[in-house]
Amino acid sequence: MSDDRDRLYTVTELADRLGVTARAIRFYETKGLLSPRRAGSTRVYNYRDRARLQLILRSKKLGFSLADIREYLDLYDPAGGQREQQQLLLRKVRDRIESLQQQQEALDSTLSELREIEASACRSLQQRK
Amino acid sequence: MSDDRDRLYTVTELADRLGVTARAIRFYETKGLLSPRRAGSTRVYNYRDRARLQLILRSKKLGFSLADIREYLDLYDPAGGQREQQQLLLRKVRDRIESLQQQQEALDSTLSELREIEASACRSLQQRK
DNA sequence: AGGCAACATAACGTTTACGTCATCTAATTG
DNA sequence: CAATTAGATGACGTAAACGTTATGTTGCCT
Repeated sequence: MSDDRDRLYTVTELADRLGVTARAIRFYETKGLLSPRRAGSTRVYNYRDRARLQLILRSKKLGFSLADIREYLDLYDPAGGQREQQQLLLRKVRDRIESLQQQQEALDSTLSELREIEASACRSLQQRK
Repeated sequence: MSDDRDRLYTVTELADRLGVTARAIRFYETKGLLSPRRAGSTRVYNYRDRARLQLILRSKKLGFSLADIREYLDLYDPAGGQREQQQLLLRKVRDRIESLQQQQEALDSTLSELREIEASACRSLQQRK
């Protein structure tokens, strides 16, 4: 079907496709967010790597730090099939959910404060002319 | 009325009152956000300085950079730029609102994904024993 | 063979918002 | 008067997320 799945990319190819620099991609790798295979010393990215990078970029655009993203990705990974692993995963997921809920609340209140400021700035501009 | 208006503060007094460090306050000064008078070499802050610093801190909490804040504060000086100031404020606030809304969406979708992961981890633990 | 284009690593530079010394000086206090 | 205490530079440190050389290596084309 989608021959896309079989495509392989070099850093710069992938970088161009996704609109980032090769440097950035290599940097993500040093941060443990990516781990492409190698052909000699050259990085070779496959479909999964591409998808992973896209996920990273989306998350970034939306304000998550690379550390955040990494933690998040780690929750997806192999995660081992063992009971111990599953329990650990569950705990981590729950912790993460809790902390994200707190972020959500903080975000909400910041937003409503900003909306009030916006409204009052609007009024004051409307009135004065 | 409010004798508060006559109070003067040293850096550390002001810092303690507003819950920041003296270092931070001095730093804001180097960035042109504050310019207290001096008694010899010692900084002396008055009511206005205090109000200004409070404004700075509130803005920071809402996610604006010191550069943003400075831009805004700079428009206050000429006794007439009020209108421009309000317009700038409105622009910046709206930008910020937009970016926070995007973050909010990202957070929401991340949260629901995590909840699915949680559910499936739960099931898999339940089933296996 | 020669040479460019693309890849790689290493390492220093940049911005933001301060923290953390190290030193110095002026003013208060026992 | 000596010792604290406060305040003032000045300079280096820090974390995040890369940008920017510098330098080296390799594969491919003519």
